[in-house]
Amino acid sequence: MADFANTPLALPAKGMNLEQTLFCGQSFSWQRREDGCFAGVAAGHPLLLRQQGDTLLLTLPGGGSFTAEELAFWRHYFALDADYAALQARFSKHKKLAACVACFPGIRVLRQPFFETLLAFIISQNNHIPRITGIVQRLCAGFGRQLAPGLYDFPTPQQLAGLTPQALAPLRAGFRAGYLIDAAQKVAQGVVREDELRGLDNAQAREVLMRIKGVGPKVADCVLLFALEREDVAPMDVWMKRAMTSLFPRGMPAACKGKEGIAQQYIFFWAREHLPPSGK
DNA sequence: TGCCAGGCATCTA
DNA sequence: TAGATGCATGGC
Repeated sequence: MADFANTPLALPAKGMNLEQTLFCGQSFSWQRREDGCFAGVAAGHPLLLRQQGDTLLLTLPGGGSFTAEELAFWRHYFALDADYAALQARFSKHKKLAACVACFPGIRVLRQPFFETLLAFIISQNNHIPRITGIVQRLCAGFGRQLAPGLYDFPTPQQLAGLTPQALAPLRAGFRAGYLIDAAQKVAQGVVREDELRGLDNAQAREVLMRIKGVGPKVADCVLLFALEREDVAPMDVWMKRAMTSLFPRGMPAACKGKEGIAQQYIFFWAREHLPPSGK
């Protein structure tokens, strides 16, 4: 609360629901604090965040003013430039997508840093959100720089590349520890490069990502979607099958309760790429 | 106490 | 090449 003694920077939320967006399972870097604010770090930028109606209140831990670069970073991270009203209007013309919008109208797809997203989704396999979050938080606290009290940067590929699975034992990531190290090594060595991935088509980028142990089609697609903002990541039927399996296990919109995360994200991306733009 | 989880690697037929 | 199985851990 003391941090909010500084005058926060107010940004229009444009319909975003922070609670839904930060904890739906697309990011594992945010904490809910007792005073009602959210604290997190992305790409080395620590932030305290609060929602008041349709306004986001941003504060730097420890005070100070946002630089233009930081402000641009967070606008991009929260996709505040995206026209979700138009997107949702398009979704609402599709029966099942309309149900998704009705269930979770405030979820936005964050644009997250590449390495953080890669490791988070490696951790996510055969796992669930509370535990994924715990592993990510322990990874940052154990191997990342402290940026503010209780807030740690995500460790760099170089920091993790030289470690052993035994060194990662405190994370309690299980069999995924070796996958994390392999990913860190391949990124640190340039076997997998973000700038190269951005220049490849989806099939090629997926193939490069799947050179990493523990990265299969699902994890690769998630990295392409959430970190690289790629279009048309997977065939329509694949995404819809994944989404519907998660969101509509019995074919009923009511079943979406508690399944906000991945299903909503899949559907948003599927719809964005496969529904015709409004007016067409 | 046992099942299951937002997959993937490995083994086997 | 497809299907079956094991994997670590913690929530429910």
